[in-house]
Amino acid sequence: MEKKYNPQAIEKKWQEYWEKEGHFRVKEDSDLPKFYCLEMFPYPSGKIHMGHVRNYVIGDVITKYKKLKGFNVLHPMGWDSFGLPAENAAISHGVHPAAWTGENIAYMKNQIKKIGLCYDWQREITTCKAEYYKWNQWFFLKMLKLGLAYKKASFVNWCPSCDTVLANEQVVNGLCWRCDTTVTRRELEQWFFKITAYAEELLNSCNALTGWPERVVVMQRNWIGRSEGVEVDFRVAGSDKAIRIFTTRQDTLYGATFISLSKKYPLLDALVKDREVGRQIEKLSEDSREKEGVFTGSYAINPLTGDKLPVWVANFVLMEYGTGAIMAVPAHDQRDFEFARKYNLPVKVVILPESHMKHTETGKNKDKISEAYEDEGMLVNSDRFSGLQSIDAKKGIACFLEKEGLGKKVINYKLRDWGVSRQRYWGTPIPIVYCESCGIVPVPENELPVLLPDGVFSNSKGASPLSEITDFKETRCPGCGESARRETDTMDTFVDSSWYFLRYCSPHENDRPFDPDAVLYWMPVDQYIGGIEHAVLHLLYSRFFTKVLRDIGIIKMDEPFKNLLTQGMVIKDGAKMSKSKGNVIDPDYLINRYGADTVRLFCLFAAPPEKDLEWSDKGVEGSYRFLNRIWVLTYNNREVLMLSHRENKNDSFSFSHLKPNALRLLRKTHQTIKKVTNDIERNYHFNTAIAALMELMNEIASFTPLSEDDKNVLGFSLKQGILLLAPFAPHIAEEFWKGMGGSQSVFNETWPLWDEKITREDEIELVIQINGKLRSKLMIPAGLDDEGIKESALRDPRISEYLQSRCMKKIIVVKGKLINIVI
RNA sequence: GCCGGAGUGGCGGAAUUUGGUAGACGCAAGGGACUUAAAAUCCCUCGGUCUUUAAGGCUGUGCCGGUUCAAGUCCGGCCUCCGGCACCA
Repeated sequence: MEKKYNPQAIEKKWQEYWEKEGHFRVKEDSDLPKFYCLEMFPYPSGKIHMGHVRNYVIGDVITKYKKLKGFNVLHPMGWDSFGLPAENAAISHGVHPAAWTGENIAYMKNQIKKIGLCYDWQREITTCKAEYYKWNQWFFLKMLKLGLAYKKASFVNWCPSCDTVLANEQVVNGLCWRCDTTVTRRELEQWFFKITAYAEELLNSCNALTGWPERVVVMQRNWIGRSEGVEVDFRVAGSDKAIRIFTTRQDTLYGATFISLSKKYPLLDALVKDREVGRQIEKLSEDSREKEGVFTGSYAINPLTGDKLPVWVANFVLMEYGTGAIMAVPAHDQRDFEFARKYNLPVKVVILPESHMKHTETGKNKDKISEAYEDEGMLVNSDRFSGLQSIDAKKGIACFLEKEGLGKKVINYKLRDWGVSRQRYWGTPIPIVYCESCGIVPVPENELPVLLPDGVFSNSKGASPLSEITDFKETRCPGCGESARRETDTMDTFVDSSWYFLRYCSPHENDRPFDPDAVLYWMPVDQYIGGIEHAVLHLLYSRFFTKVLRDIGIIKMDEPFKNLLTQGMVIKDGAKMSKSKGNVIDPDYLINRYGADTVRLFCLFAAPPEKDLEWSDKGVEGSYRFLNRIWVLTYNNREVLMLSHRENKNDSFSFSHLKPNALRLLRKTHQTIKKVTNDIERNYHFNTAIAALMELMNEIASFTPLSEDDKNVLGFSLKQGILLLAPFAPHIAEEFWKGMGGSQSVFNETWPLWDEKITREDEIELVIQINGKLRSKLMIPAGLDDEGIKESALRDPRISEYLQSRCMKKIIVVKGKLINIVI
């Protein structure tokens, strides 16, 4: 062991050692409890950044800890390697996306290894390889067969910068999730996955996600957006047609004063007689927040009142939700109210708030209101339902409508089907052929994979690059053998990441996506770690895929991720680290300067994992100082440590006759084992675990051994400290471990256990309060009974001074902690 | 607007599980030791304020109330910040 801590010298050595020994290579072993630890795999964009480092270090600590605890731990890594940046780099630099991606992977893999992360690299996955994306195609065909993949023309989100369609989940505040370009609408024929078929289950099983952060579950629930209501038919006056509306507020049905339709409402042609009106409707902008509308000229009949209501087109009514038609109740819906005021339409109050009930006579409602009353209340002007509370009226009116055949109860979801077609090159080809006579024909399974053609791809805007590759596009129909044309769109890359965690279980299967037995053994993922940005996107798609694959019959679980940890961002100078802000810290630079252990330690110590981490160069130096202190401490005590290890002086030595300071160190050691273990087990609060380790090291440093017993305790404490440090700073721990004579890796050891007996203090500091205020402290034996505590407290000179000439009302004793004297 | 989460020293953060010494651990700052000097290292101080010889007193966890012997922690009412959704009928 060198005298000076030189991370560069030791880190490389142990990284090679771990890799050579295959330390973190795993296979299924039914004798061992399994643990599947997974970090969201990266897109190989070029270099890793601090966000990656933080993410992977958190997973690495958990992995190493679980291994020391005796688990068979699967910890794989791979590359989410299809996607736009590769294609854009290819266009601007003239390199092939595959080459660009391959170089990045090689570079990033090397960077990752320098952090000292323990992955089973034999399970590495690269999604842009045919051996992987073949199974995307296979799943697509399975879903097609089940009606879960289908093609339809619709208005879709279009990113003009990325030149492709986006799913709803990929539009963030109207901007593209990847490049922040304003998303436009286009009408296109696209492939969809019918995620809405699973809306109910995805929502209900949110309750089973007990290991997920509450806010992520809430975001998923909101995204799915269930609402209960009724659909009601409003007959069009003078016609046999009807307008079907959806409402969740059937209790306000008597207050409907007009009907609003989406400008895309299919029946519109029949309702609009005047051509000029049609032109005005055409001009309505759905993007405008300003409410605008046009009267169609038609009327519809309220089935409950028989009233004739004017039918309008309103720019805020969405065709995509409900039926594309609503009943407008201006008195009880603010949007309808604004619309009614603008176009001078009638307002009819049918709900009164609780507070009004006492002093407002029913029937005498004020139509001159300044805003809609949207809460529930008591019905008025509602015929037989007047006087009911909203909650009862909702039930009553829904039942009445159903009984009379005027409407039915309906559940609606905000969730839309997942559009998976992308008009780009660098993705999985959709395995479909279009034939003049046979129509849409799936590529037969035995012809998979449909290979992404190599080499040629272009930069033409608006069309799929694959459509320009004749060799690819022109093919034979698998059905009739006549010439046909391939689908030239590729799949959304989120398809790739929706099942990669299954592939890791048996990544080399050629004839099936994965081995069901391996999946049965490893799944679900016990700990998944990644950024909050996927709270809906990737996590929702993966849950959907899991349920579909279950229904196909190839897996048996309902949910893929048992526990989820969403780590916070890495912040510098108040903003997320990014190239554009110029506040990035290069992990390579830090590792070269301080070593990986320092970088790891700082990432873990500066904040609990779920919170944002404020970067501090000085803080990194603090972590480096700590490791140096440990180094010096261990070096100075190397002989004691080696002796302790050789003679295997574990916790078996007698401690009953130890001197007070040695006993104190021994106690501190057991307390630290307990604290570190609990901090990891409870909620991965590594920051406080490391703080406890620092305390232990400070205590060891201030301990001077005088006797053999003292040396035994010192050796024991140091050895336990090294074991506790191992998951956080693996290189230095391995160096110490081997340096003191360990025959095998520190990671083949077992995590230390604490002895509860020893953690307990035999003397405690009694806090003495008077009227709840701290007045004195006193050392007393831990086992002292209430009477004894009272006696000692009252004997305390400071206390007796306080108590002079005052009478005590009450004394409260909290055993082992404090006494409060009320005077 | 709706739904989450959070407000604690100069800073990152402890203590909230189970009401019981607020500020662990670290960073920064100030002082000192060592050194020709500097770096490194080590030691001391470190919420505010009053008194100061000592010890201590008062005050302090976003704000206002409440419960309690005792509240950062529980209850009621606000304020601010962050995140998500947002014309979803």
